[in-house]
Amino acid sequence: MTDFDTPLPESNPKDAEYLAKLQDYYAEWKSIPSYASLCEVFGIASKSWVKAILDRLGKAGFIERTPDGMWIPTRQFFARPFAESSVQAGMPVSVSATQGDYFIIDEMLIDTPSLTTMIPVKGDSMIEAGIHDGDIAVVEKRNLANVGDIVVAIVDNDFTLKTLGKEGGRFILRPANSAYPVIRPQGSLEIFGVLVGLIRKYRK
Amino acid sequence: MTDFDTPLPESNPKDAEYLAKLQDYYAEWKSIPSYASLCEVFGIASKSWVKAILDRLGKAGFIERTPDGMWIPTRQFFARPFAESSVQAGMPVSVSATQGDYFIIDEMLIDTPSLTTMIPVKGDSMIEAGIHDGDIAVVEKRNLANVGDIVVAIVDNDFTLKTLGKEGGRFILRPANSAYPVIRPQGSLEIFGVLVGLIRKYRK
DNA sequence: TTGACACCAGAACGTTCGTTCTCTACCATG
DNA sequence: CATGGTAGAGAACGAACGTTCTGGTGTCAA
Repeated sequence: MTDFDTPLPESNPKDAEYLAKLQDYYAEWKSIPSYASLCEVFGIASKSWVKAILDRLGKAGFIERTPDGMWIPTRQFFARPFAESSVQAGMPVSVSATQGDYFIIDEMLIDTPSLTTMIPVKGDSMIEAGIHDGDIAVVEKRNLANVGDIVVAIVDNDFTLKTLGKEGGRFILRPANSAYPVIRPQGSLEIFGVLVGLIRKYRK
Repeated sequence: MTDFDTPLPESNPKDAEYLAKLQDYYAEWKSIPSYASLCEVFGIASKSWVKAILDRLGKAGFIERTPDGMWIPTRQFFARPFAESSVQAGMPVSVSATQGDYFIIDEMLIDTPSLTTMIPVKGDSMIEAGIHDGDIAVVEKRNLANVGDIVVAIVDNDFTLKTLGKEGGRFILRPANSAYPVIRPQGSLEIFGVLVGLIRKYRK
């Protein structure tokens, strides 16, 4: 049983070539076209063979299908020969440019684009959490959070970034800087969103 | 760079909502489905109206077509709203469009894709610079750096992230953690690249 | 010499797709 | 009360699509 025996190595030698052509096409158009167009891309004339190729690439884990039956690339599709952190004495500055990097950061930080906002960080009240003035907070908008989350709350009509805590049954906002006081809101606490990522850009 | 200022305001007010739904769908499936499926995504029942919406989004520059007629996203599709610290008392979770700035994370951090590498940070030797274990360093590969830059150097066949300093005419690597020693390389110092950005992802 | 198999072409077929057209309900505005 | 624009529903249709089947090479080993 268990016939997932050959995940990475493609079963057919020419499949590597077809995969390369598909990757090139995808880099240009960011989509996998119809079987008919793939005939041109692959340089073959029969749709049935295109289907066989895609089925194999799917089985090998490079592409998968949406519920609609459309082919989409997997993470493995974008993997490239990657020099790990060994020696690398010769400084291979050029190497492969190619595709794939484009969405990676985005995809890593953002689950739900429509709920995600960037907010620049002002001040140093969270500096002990490694959040500096000028950093950019990636915030997912929602009004519920767990104790211990870093949240964006609305205090005095302004955004403030603090750790959500609880004290005697009431929510409090804890800075990560001993020079700042704990905020104990009277009344309800209005939470704008939860910190899901952080971005910092160093001047060039 | 990136001066696409005008085409943001969509012609129809509800288009912002449809765009958000499309962005969320794309974040999950990395493709734009058929009109029939978009009916479900958008919550409407007529394909003709879906087409009208996509035509408007295409005219506004968020999506475009391949030679095969497939819809694919443009760069603008991935732009994120950048919330300035205004008021926003009423928690308008859905609106998201129109006001504020937009930017694209990848473009902000990466100038030269072919020279840019991501390296996960290990250890806490730079913690006083707000660089934590598990953060991801965005590194631009080059072998020249200025004093004061945070650089990735190759020491003992391993990457290390430190601030570049100078001491008596020789380069040194300064950690940002008083518990770690300054590194004074004998011979030449091999610099892999310069830190240009930092990314942190908080667990959900 | 004969299978067996990988590789591919080509056609058939039922389904789905995108497009276009007509129609409706609902505001507004005047 | 007419008008016009918006926001959609729904049907119709030909073209395109994915799938399956059959058939035809070439190669290699038995």
